[in-house]
Amino acid sequence: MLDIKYLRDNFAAAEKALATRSGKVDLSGFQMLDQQRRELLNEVEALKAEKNKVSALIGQTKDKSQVQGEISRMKEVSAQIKILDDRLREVADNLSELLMGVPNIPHPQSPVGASEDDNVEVRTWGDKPALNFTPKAHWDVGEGLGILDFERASKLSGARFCVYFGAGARLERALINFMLDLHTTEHGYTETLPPFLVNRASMTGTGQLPKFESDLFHTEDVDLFLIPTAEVPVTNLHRDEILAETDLPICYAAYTPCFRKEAGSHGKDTRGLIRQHQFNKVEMVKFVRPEDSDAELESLLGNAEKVLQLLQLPYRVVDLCTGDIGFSASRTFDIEVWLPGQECYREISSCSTFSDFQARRASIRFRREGAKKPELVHTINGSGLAIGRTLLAVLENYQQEDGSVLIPEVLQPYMGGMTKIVK
RNA sequence: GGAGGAGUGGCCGAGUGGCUUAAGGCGGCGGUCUUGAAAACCGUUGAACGCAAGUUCCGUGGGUUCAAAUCCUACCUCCUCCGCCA
Repeated sequence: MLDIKYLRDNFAAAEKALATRSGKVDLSGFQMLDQQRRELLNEVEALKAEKNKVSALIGQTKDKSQVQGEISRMKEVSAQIKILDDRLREVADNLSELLMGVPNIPHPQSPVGASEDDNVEVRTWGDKPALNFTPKAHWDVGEGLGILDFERASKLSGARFCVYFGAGARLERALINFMLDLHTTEHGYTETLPPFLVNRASMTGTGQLPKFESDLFHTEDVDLFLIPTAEVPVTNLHRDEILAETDLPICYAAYTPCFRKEAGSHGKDTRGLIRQHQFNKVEMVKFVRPEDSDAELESLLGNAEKVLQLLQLPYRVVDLCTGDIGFSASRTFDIEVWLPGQECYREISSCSTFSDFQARRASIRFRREGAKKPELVHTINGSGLAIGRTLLAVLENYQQEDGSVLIPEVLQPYMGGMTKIVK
């Protein structure tokens, strides 16, 4: 959520900045609702002050017959307060509904652009593998080895699911453990294992609700949602809390499965592991002081890159343009891994700062040493990394002409010393 | 699932309709005393909106009343017991 005061005082600038995003942002009605709300608030508060004063007086008067007139007058004032309170609530609800639907202001350094074609490549790392045969896509590699089974998964659950067998299942588990170990022992993150189902308040706090309910799986008999990313439960860990400045930065790493409906992407990436309804991910989440947020995003991005470097997978880093960043984010760097089977880079991590946007929605604050008023923290998060996409990248980059797949050195201890997956 | 009990400030905890501006304690902060510290004593110590006056917040939402932390009601959460269960 944007700061209502900021929006009030910088309306034109905000409108201009938001126009660089994709999709129309409708701010019409804000100024009228905001003014109405403040007028009603003034009016109703004056009446309440009057009521409180007179009621205290009535309380002090022993002989109530002396104040019968005041009592009946207060009866009317109370009725009036009720009417105004109802109107105020309606206006305030409309205003907050409007504000909840407004995306974050892009970071001043985010490149301005209309679509992903305008994203800026920041750097590339690693050499694309020189294969002296035509590389296969990971679904062919995986099915050839009998470690991935899309057909049986669709029998169990439908499209966009996968069953892993044998070394494939173990490779997925190895990647999870490898990444968690790296972030917790080398990068200073605290491991968390949160619930995979969360309530409406949590989904609203990080920005998935109210606008993107159709992307979420929802349970029928109780009002809970399957998490689309660990960002949701982990960021909401400190919802409605005031943190100590000395506690910051707080850094969490969490493995969770993620569930996404992928509504609106029918026909896109229908084959393989790229776009699944359920996938595993290790996520990094930080709570930081505002002045540290740019540097903390850089270091989180570096932590994610380190995973690919240790796995020896070539990648590039892309600075997303204003037209391509997500609803709650103000700046996003994507890491895209090279896939020789498809001859393209594909997103494997998305690292974003949300400035104070999520912190304001979820009321996550901190108090500076000696300061009286609490301030909003900045929240930052990024995948470190998406597990399924990492596995797929390993299959495509480490495939051999005979259909086998070498296991990256750093994963071998996690695979019981296995160096190669063969049929 | 059934039966009871409970939710009050950072924490503990008093408070069954109007001097509550939420007592008291613990913790935190500042001070006095001290070579220094401890102890003792004194003071101070929640949040939101507002330029301010002021308003709101005692789990959440409704209701009763001139007046609600306090009464009614629905819901949520936690605890105890019973049942079921990995």
